[in-house]
Amino acid sequence: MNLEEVGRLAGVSRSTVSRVVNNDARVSGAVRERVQIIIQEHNYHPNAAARSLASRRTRILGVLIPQAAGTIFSDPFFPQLIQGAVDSCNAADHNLLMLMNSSNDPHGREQMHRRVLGGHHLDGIVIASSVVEDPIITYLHETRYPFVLVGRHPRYREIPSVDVDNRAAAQNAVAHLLEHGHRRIGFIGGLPNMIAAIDRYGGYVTALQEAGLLPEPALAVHGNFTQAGGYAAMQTLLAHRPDAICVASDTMALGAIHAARDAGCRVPEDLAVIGFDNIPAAAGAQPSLTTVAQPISDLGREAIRILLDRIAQPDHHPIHLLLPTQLILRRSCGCPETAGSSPTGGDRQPL
Amino acid sequence: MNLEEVGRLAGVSRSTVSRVVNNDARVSGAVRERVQIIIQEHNYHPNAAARSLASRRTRILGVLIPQAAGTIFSDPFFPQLIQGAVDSCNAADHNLLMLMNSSNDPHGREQMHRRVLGGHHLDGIVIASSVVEDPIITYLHETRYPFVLVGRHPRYREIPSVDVDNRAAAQNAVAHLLEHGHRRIGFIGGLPNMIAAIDRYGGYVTALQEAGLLPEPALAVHGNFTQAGGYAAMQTLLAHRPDAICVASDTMALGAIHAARDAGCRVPEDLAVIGFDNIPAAAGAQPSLTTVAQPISDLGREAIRILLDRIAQPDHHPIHLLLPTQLILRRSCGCPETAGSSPTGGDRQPL
DNA sequence: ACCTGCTGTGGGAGCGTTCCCAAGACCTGG
DNA sequence: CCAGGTCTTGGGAACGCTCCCACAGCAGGT
Repeated sequence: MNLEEVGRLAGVSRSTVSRVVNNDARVSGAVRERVQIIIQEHNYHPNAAARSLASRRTRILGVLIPQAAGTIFSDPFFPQLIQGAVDSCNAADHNLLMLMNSSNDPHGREQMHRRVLGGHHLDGIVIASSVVEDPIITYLHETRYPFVLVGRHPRYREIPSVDVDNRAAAQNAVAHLLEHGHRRIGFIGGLPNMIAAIDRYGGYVTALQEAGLLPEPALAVHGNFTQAGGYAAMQTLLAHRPDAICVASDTMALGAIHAARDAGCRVPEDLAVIGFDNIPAAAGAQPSLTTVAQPISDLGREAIRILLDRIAQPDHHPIHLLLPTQLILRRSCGCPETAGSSPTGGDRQPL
Repeated sequence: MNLEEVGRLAGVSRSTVSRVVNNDARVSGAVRERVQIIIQEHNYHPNAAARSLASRRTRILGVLIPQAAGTIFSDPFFPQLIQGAVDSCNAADHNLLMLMNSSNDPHGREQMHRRVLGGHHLDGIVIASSVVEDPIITYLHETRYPFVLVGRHPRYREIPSVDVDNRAAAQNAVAHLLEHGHRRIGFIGGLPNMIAAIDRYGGYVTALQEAGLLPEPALAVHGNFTQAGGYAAMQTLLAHRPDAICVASDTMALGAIHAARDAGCRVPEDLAVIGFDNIPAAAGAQPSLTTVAQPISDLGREAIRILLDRIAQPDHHPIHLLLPTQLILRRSCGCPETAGSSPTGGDRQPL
């Protein structure tokens, strides 16, 4: 079943059927209806390959998960991002292709990318969670391939991006600790080459300054985004007697709470804690962890929207979108436990 | 740059270039080499759409994540499955397309499927984590569309599938509890319409029988795969004084441990516990949770392999693959803590 | 009466492959 | 020396669509 055949059955030409399928205005009402009935009756669907070949658009977008997909398995960042991206794709009648390198073969990567990009498989791609030095970014940028970054990039201001407003988020979190009356507020950050970690540190400093406080260098330490790293960082910090801390990830925050407790320091009575990410374990922790939740699926949704816009209007100014976060108040910052913050139990559909 | 142009530069015809690209044997060594050099030099890649149109194969496979992708966000099942599927796809020079319905529009589903399937976007699909009554399965089966199920299906023995050997896994877990000397072993299962839960229950019964024990109905209760459900189930069970329990999910197991502890029952001294799934929180729990780990990425890998086989040989007998599981011994069953089972800290790459 | 513009429709050309048949070159054995 | 094969190469004909131009029909202004 193809355009020609539908046309034959409806007594019109291939061109007219094509116009009906593509919602072209220049078809009379009567003809349109007749054609649509035939399409319905025979369950006709246009052939994707033929369409792509003729129109030079595939209506397929790629999402590139860089190297170590293994490292993002421990929290739901990746699935939520995909869900958001799929939402936008469905709405725009596009499809989403996964671009990941094989777990056992980190080398085939470049090659795979060139094959997919060179063969015009895709109309554009979203790069999730990239590292700064990734050569693919330079390559794509130079070949003027349509793409969007999730997470802002310090260089390349001309590449469109979506990011969470980490700066505002941290500032907001620290402001909340200040409202609780704390004054010696510590910070456990990430490695200094992570943009998100830098931004969060920036927000921390700003919040202190706006409260007329001077950031004390000894109160800000680096973690490595692991629970053990949070534990170690907290041990360092304890010597300087903070009354509250803002931690750049929940995982580290849980480690920090452990360290505090092991040192005989009660949370939140002696030490208020706010984390980042709202991982599933945060709600169930003892005490439940106040944290900054990120609109991850919105990140995916907006990334696709911006990409589609980019494809349609390649010469527009690059968009840089910063999405707001949400501070989820639980026990660890000293707020009372609320109903909505209780453990949900983590529903899961098994095999 | 297309076949014709490469041919012109190499002084051969379009057909010959096509043969070189597709590794057709009937090309002389000299010509092959000459063509390959031109291809390299000009970075030629065959156009995917034209290929699909002419060959009626897209080299794209779909992975269908049914309705509530939201429910599988809380554990890494989905990303790992995808990773495995991508591995196989990369190895076979295929691509992976995500098929999910929008989070806010559970209705557009059927429509989306028909569009994608009808338009010959894909060569076949893998259905992950399906429910028994899913109409899509019937539809695909009737239209003889190539597809593979992840998770076995009680009806439709003629649909190829990959599954974890839940029965053997549960049997093995219960046998381990028996080895610890326990005799009153309880079971917390899932809803009775979940195939995985049924299989696990079956394994539990078999293990008891093989040890010459009679399964006691009061010692087996249903949970709903939430932490709260595990808590409630354990409360029921405690009245019958089990000395060990096998729980069909880690999430429920954590709830059960809570309930036991709240009732003054020590784990593992008074009650040994084994869970299922090896979720990240299992290693970090107090006590660390003995659990059955599933080879999730292998599930994805094998599903694609079987699908490709199915596409190539549609009339072969349907394959039903059962993958083995691994019992991970930690504290909660009474085993000593081992080095490898300690919390890893959940590394995560932030934005 | 004419030209002009606008609307709806048809059909040619082309997108870049693959598949198939034809044909030339070359070999082999009688 | 030639019939019959194999090996290599070339080119026509799809595949099913979109894009563009052509053209019929009709209304309105001159």
